[in-house]
Formats: sequence, C-alpha cells, structure tokens
Amino acid sequence: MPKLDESLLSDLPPFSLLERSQIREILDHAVSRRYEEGTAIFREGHDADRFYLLLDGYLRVVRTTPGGDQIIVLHISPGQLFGIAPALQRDTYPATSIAAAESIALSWPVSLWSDFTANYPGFATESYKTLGQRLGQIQETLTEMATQAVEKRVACALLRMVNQSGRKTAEGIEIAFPITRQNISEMTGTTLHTVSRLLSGWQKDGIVQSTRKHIVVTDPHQLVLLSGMQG
Amino acid sequence: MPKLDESLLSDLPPFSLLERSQIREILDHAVSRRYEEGTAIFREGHDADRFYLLLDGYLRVVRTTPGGDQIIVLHISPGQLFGIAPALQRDTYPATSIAAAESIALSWPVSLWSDFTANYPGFATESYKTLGQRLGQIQETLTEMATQAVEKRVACALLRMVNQSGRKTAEGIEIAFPITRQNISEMTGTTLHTVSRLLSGWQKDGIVQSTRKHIVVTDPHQLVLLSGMQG
DNA sequence: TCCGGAGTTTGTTTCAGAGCAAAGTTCGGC
DNA sequence: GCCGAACTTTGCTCTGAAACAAACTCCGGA
Repeated sequence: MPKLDESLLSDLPPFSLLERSQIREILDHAVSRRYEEGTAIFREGHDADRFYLLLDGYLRVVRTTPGGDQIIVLHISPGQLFGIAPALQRDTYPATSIAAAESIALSWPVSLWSDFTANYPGFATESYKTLGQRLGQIQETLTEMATQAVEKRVACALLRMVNQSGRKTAEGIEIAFPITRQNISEMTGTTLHTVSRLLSGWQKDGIVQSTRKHIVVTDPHQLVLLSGMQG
Repeated sequence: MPKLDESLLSDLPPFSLLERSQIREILDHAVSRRYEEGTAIFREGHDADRFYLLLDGYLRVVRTTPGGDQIIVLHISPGQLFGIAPALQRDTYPATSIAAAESIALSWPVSLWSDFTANYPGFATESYKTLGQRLGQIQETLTEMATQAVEKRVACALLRMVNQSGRKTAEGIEIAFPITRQNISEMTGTTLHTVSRLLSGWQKDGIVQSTRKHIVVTDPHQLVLLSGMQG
C-alpha cells in the first residue's frame, strides 16, 4: 500500500488539534480500502473488530428486521467516523453499513481505540460529539416517524440529505449520491410506490427534479413548508 | 441535607469498581432531590448544567414536536445515569425527562464530569456502555416504528417495559410504574383509542389485565408471539 | 443491437387505524 | 359523600397509504 498523506486527516475535526507527527503515526496504523457502490463495509451483528473513517463517498447505515424489511437509519458523509462500536463498549456492530456510492475509508483495529482516546485528546471529544449528534438525529427521526404523515416524512428525509450532502447546480441543490425511491421508502417507513407518487407530484409543482437514482431539489423553500418543520 | 450513605452507589455499575473513599467523595458533591410524579427533572433545549443518577422511581424521556405531539423515547429505571449530555459534548438537553412515578435522583454539576471520567476509570466505561445500549434501543424502536403494524408495536412496547421494570405478582408480571393508554400511544405513535381497544382485546384473551394506569401481563409468551419478535 | 434486469410510473382496490363523538368509570379533594 | 377532572371504553365514519397489478424506461452487457 502506498504511504498515505497527512493532509488526508489534518482538516478533519477528530484530528484537527493534532501535531503533524501524531497524524503521521495514526496514518501508519491505518488501512485504506475502496468499496464499490452497494458493498458492505461491515454487517450488523458481526464482531466489531475495527473502527472507520470515511474519506470519500457516502454510506447508508442500515438495519434489517427479522421479517426481512430494511430500514436506513442514517447516512455517513466524508470526514465522519463510523463503526465506532468500541466507543460504546459494544463487541458487535449494531447495524450494517453499505457504500451508497463508490467510497474510500480508513480503518484501524479496535485495540487502538483506547490508545487514540488516551494519547490524542481532541479525538475522544470529537468522537463523542459525533455520537451525540447522531443520537439526536435518530431521536429526531423517531419522533418524526411517530407523529408525521408520509408526505412530511419524505419531505424531511429529502431535506436532511440535501443538508448533509447537497451541492449547488444550475437547476437547484442536488443530492450527492445515488438514491432510489426504494431507498427513500426505507428511510421513511413507506413504500417505493408512495414515494414515486410524491416525487412525481412535486416534480409537477416544480419543487424537485428527479431522474433514475438521482434527485435535484429545485425549490428547497417549498419543501421546507411541506415538511412542516420549525427551523 | 443529611449525609448520603455509600451503599447507595456501591452496587451500581458506574461505581462498582470504586473504593469506598472514592464513593464518599463522589457523594459529597452530589445533590439529592425528590420528584413528584409528573414533575420534570430537566427540559429539552435547556442548558445542560447537571448530570443525574436515578436512585429510585421511574422516568420517561420525552420529546415534543413543533406541532405539540409528544412522544416517549425511552424509560429510565433506578441505577441508571441520565441527562448525560456532557458525555456527548452537548450544551443543551436533547429531551425532557419526567418522573413517571415519585422518584429520587442524585445530580452533579457538569463541571465534575471530566473529573469523574478522569479519576474513576470504571465510570467513563460504564457511562458509554449505557449510551451504547440506549442508542441501540432507539434504533430498534425506530426500525419497529418504520416496519411494524400498530398491534405489534404496542406488544413490543409492553414487553420492553416488562423486561425493564417487570415485577412478579400472583397474576403475572406487572409494570412497575403508572402508565396510561395515552402514554403507550406516545411510545408507539398511535392514539389512546387504538391502545385501549388492543388492551381490551388482550384482556378478553387473558393476555393482560389492566386497570387505570396499571398493567399486568398475565401471558407474556402470547405477547411475544403477537410482537412477532425473534428472541 | 438486442436483451434482461433494475428502477420507475400509474391505476385500482382494500382496509387498518385515525378522527370524531359520546358515555362510562375511577379517584382525589373539598 | 359529592364534584370534577383525569382516565377509559366503545361506536361510527372516513381516508391515507398499503397491497396488488401491470406497463414502461433506462442502462449495461453479451
């Protein structure tokens, strides 16, 4: 494997407080790997033997029910830690993570977790901050799921993805990774049919523009109104 | 305030590894307080200035939507830490906690959090373990909410409460704190009417026995079947 | 270039469960 | 012992969205 460059990490929150030499050391223990779209990085219930940092691409964190339905708990974007089960004293991953687009991630054996948190002060802090944000996000989704009708849930899901990964284009803001109606239905607890109908409707109203596996939000403000959110 | 006894903490996971003198020291910084049923310990969005340990009673952790609906995210039972926003670098509580029954809790100012984790090794580990379990639990609820019909969700909710706080009685296993149909509907994203109907039906089938604010599960096995769970 | 599979659209039917309405019941306080 | 508030039960109606069904479109590969 080629030697990794320090600049990969130096701008990311978990590492931003560290010395160049420390980053060098961390990188020397890291394994870098590329994942095709659709590939699993690790699977629910498996031994949590490594923790990860997404360098490039996007991931879906997914849970499967005994009945075989799948739901998407959250998405991971570049720069975020994931699979940090060891931080929570878990010996098994609580969910599966799948590359939503071609992705590159670094990983380390869990045995290094305690070293990292002990030796690199900013690291622990930032990890737990991430965890806190994620917990809040999931609670948010939960309340939404429990109280809102399908249309609002789908609107919220789109907005969340736009906020997390939107990039500006001529027509509006585009979700940066491939996503199907089926995927959206798995984020919102509905069916791909219902999502398709909603999206068609919104297209007609000039709120979104979508092609196969690809969505551009042309009128974010309208979507916010539909989502019924406060902020 | 009377001096608190060391035995209050010595058997609880977050403190079980500590010396008597260390526990003494921790207790000397603690404030103990009693909360009437229905009282808030802290509220969503408020300054996270203290963290807590529930000594006795039960709490509901609750979120309110902009639209005014409430949903119960989880319950806290005696011996558990809660309001541990500082562990996640949050400066504000992400949810409200309310005494489901008369309760007693210890609390400390957040400024002590870093002391605790630094000086008492078992403490940090156990806190994060709790957090991990809670995260898993919420993910579980989320998937359930997204994929299961109302009947299963309510069955699951009952089972979860039974597992967390059930005590054996002559007729079956009793949920240890007062709970209304409304409460259950707020755990499962349905209406109190639907919960009432389900409970009536199950009563007829000899699966539960319920009176006002009080539920006994007489046939847990049947309930497991209804819940469609794997374990 | 054609084929097949994956993703999408649209129509129709059906029903679980929300919403609305109204009694009944229990309990704590006066 | 009475009152009112909080909790529960039950009936009825109506609708959002699931389920079922089928066609259509795009894309990559042989």
